[in-house]
Amino acid sequence: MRSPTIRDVAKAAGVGVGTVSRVLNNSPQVSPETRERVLDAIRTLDYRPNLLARQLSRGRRVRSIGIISPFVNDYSFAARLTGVQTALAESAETYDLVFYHVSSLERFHQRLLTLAELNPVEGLLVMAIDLTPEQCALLWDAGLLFVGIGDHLTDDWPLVGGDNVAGGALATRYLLALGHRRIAYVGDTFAAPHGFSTSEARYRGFAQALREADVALPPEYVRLGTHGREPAYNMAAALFDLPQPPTAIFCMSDVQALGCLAAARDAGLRVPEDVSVLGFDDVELSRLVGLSTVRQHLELGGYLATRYLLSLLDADTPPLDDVPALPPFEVVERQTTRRL
Amino acid sequence: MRSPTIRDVAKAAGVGVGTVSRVLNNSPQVSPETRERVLDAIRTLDYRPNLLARQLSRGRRVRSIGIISPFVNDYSFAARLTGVQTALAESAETYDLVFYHVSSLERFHQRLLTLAELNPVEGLLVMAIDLTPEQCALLWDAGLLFVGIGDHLTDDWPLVGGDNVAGGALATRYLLALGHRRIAYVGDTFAAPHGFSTSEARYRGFAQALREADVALPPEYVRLGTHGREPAYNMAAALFDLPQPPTAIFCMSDVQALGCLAAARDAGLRVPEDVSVLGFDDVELSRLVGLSTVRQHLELGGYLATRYLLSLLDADTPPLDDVPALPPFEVVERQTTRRL
DNA sequence: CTGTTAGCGCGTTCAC
DNA sequence: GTGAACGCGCTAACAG
Repeated sequence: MRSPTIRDVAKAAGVGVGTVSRVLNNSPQVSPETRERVLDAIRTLDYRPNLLARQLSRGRRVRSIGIISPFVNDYSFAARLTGVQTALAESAETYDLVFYHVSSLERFHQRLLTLAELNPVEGLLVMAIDLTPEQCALLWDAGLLFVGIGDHLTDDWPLVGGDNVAGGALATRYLLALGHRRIAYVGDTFAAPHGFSTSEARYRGFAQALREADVALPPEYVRLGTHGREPAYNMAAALFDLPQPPTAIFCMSDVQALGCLAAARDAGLRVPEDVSVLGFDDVELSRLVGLSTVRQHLELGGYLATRYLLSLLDADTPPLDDVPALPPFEVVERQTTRRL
Repeated sequence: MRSPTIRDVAKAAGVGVGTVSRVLNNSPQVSPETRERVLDAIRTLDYRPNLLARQLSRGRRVRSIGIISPFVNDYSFAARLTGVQTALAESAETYDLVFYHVSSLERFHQRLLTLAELNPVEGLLVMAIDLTPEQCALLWDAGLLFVGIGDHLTDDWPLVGGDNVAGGALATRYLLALGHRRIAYVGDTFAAPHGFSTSEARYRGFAQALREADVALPPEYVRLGTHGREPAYNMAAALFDLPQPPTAIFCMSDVQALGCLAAARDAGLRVPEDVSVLGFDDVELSRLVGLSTVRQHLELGGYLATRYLLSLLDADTPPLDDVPALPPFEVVERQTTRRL
C-alpha cells in the first residue's frame, strides 16, 4: 500500500527509470510516444514524485525551523511572527519556516511526537503553549532544539516571555495605588480548550497582590469565560449588576477590556469616572481607543526567541549565553483608569 | 567546501558510519569513549545531519505546500492564514505549511526561481502578489501548482479574490450616494517596494466612479504613501489642512482608516459629523472601533484558495472544476460615515 | 559493542 | 532516444 515510486512507473510503462525522470523534468530528448506512455502510467498509478528524494538528489541543503502555535488569527500572533521573520531575514543563512498549527492539546502532543520522530526541522519555536517536562525530554532526546515564546509559567525550559504572574500583580498594584479596593478580574477560563494558562497566571498575580494588600476578593468578582469581546461584555455586565459593583476591572487582555468598555457604556457608566478598566497586552488598537493597559513586547519577543534559537542551531552565530530576557511589563496609563 | 557528511565524521573519528548514526540517534549500545570520540569529530567538523536524507531514509512521506507573502504583520494576513489552516486541518492528509516571507520584489522572484528549481513543496499559495506570465510559466514548467489569494488584477492565472477595481468603485459610489462630492483617497504608493498593486486597483475603481458621477478629483485629494497607520495619519492631517478639505476619505485599508480617524480627532474634527471615513477589508478590529468599511471575505478567501490548491494536488479530492469565487464586496456601514 | 552493506526515491551520468 | 549504473546522506539490518 506504499505509494508508487519512479520504478513502478518505469515498469508499468515498460521503460527505464531514466526515461521516466526525463519525462518528469520535461527533457526534450524523449520521443512523443514514449512520453505519452509514461504519462499514462503516471496517471493510472497516481504517481507523485517524492520531493524529499528529489531535493536530496539535487543536492539541496535546507535549513529549516518550525513554529508551533495554537492560533494564527490573533493580533499577538501576527506581532510575534513579525519579529520571527525579522530575525530570520537577518540571518546569514536562509531558513525555511514551517508552520504547525494545532487546534487542541492532543494534536499538539501528537505533533511533538511526529516532530521528534521524523526531525523535519532543526529547531522549534513553541508559541503560547506550555511544555511538560516529558515533552521537553522528548524533544531534547530527538536533538530537536526548541525555544518557547509567550508565556512564562515554568522556568525549566528556554522561554522568551514575560512573567505573567508578575504582570498580573503589577497591574493589580497599579489599581490599588489608585485607591481602588473593589477590583474585579475578567479573563479566560483556566481550563481553556487549548490549555493555555496565561489567564491563570495573570489571575494568580492578581489574587496575590490583593492578598498582600489585605484587600478582599469576593468570588463574584472573578469572571472567567471564553476569549473574545462578546463574552467579556457579558461578564462585565454581570459585574455592574452586582449589589456592590467593582470600582475597577482588570482584564487579562485588551480585547476583553474593549468588551468591558462597551458594557460600561451600555450600563450608563462613565469610564473612568464611575469605573476604571485596565487591559493587558497593549495591542495597536488600545492606543487608538485610549485604553489603559499593560505593555508587553510581542514583536521583540518573537525576534529574540528566534535569534536565540538560531544561535543554538548555528555554532557560527555568536551564541547568546543565556535565554534573552524581555523588558519588564509596564503599565501604560491612558484614559480608562483613574484615581478613585 | 560542501558541508561534512556522516562519512566525514566516521573517517575523522576512525569509526564506521553506523556508529556515528547510532551516536546521532543516541542509541544506548555504543561505548562511552567511542561516543565521545564521535561527538568530538562532530564538533570539530561542525557536522549537522542532513534532515532530508534522514527523513528519506526513515521512510517519511511528506506532503507540503508553501505560502509566499510579502507581509506577515497585517490583520488581513492573519485572517487569511486562518482560512488556510482551516482548509489544511480539514484535509484527510497532513500537509506541512512552509512559509516564504519575501521582503522585496527581487527576493520574490528569486524565491520563485529556487522553488521552481528545487521543488521543496508540491503547491504554492501566492498571497497578495501578482505573477507575471513568465513567472507563471516558470512555475508551471516546474510542475509546481499554484493558486493566488488576494488580488484580482489579471485573470490569466488561478486566483481567489475579489475584483479590487470594482471594490474601489463600490466604496466610492457608496460615499457619493451619501451626498459627498469632495472625496479623498488615502492608499499605498503604487510602485511600492513590493510592487503590490492592490492600492492601484482600488484607486482605479475610485477614480472611475468619480468620473462616472462627474465629480472632480483634485490631485491634492490623492495621498499615497507607505502602508501603515502612521503614514496614513500624516496623509490625513495634510488633507485636513487643505483650504478646502474633503468631506469624506476613502482609505484603501482599515489600518490606514484608523490613522485617519486619529488624525481627525487630533485636528479637532468629529467623525462622522465633520468628515466621513471609509476603510477597506473589514478586519476584526474595525468592528470593535465601529469603522465603516468594505467587507471582503479574507478568511474565506484563504480557505477556498487552499481547498482549491489541495484539489489540484490530489486527484482523490473531488476537484473543483473551476477557481472558486468569493462573494462580492459589500459596504458595511458603521459609525464613521454618514450622509452629508 | 562495532563495521559493512543494502536500501530510501530520484537525478544524472554513461554506454548502447 | 533509451536503459543501466552510480551517488545524494542517512538509517537499519546484518554479521562479526
